[in-house]
Amino acid sequence: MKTHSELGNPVHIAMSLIGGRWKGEILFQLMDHGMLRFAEMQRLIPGISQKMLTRQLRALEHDGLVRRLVYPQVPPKVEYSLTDTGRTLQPVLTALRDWGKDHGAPRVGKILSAENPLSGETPNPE
Amino acid sequence: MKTHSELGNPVHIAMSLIGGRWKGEILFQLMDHGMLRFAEMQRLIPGISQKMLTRQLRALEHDGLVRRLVYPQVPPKVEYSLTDTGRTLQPVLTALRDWGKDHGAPRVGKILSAENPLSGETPNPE
DNA sequence: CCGTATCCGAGCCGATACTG
DNA sequence: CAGTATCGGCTCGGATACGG
Repeated sequence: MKTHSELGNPVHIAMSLIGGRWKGEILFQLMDHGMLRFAEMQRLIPGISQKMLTRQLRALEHDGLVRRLVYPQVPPKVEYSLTDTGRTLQPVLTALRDWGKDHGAPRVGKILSAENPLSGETPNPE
Repeated sequence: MKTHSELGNPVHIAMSLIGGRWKGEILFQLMDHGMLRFAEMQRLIPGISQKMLTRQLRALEHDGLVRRLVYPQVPPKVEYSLTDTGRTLQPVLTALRDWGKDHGAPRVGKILSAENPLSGETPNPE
């Protein structure tokens, strides 16, 4: 019995599946290219390390969003692609990205300038 | 020179603003009720602690998504509401929630059964 | 080429107790 | 009522090194 974490909330469920630093970017690349090898993704996603790419890929695979195809060769060859379920994320991720472009970017790291200058205002309560 | 954290990715930007365990739920409650006091939100969001509610609310306020209205009374009274920017998140969060309801719920915690039984398949490469 | 293993700091998150 | 303080566990994420 868990004292908490009821996890009945769809928003949080989606978040736990596609949230984090890299998952969104990974999914986008797979949407664009359809099929990618490990090294290709690393080239397409600057800044990501092998560890994180592997970990996130494994998580996505575990959650049934990404398919992993291993070719038993030497040198090894692994191809990643979206599952059917993974593809259903496209509108969601697009919505996320569009919002980020419109509203997130200007205010990330640099605070607002002249839109909401007051914080913790003190009105006259009746 | 930053060796990493390019942060030019809109998906990640949006994630950093609305991601996490509670922010989505908080924003949904504010969308529904328009204006909420601290204790009300705690009642509406089962499982959340004062600490997390405070912290997430502060973060949302810092990012310009939530407005905080303090009445200098005793006992204290604080009202939270969405800013104009915060309201623009509605379609995004709705998309997230809808996806979570459709695809996330059945496979969270319990793995797939007969949709993608193979993981790490071994095709005949050429 | 495609990973694992290890170390490390930072932040998230929950539980509990305390305060103006 | 609306927080803050403190603790501890866990995960995230980066750096580096090693392995099949």
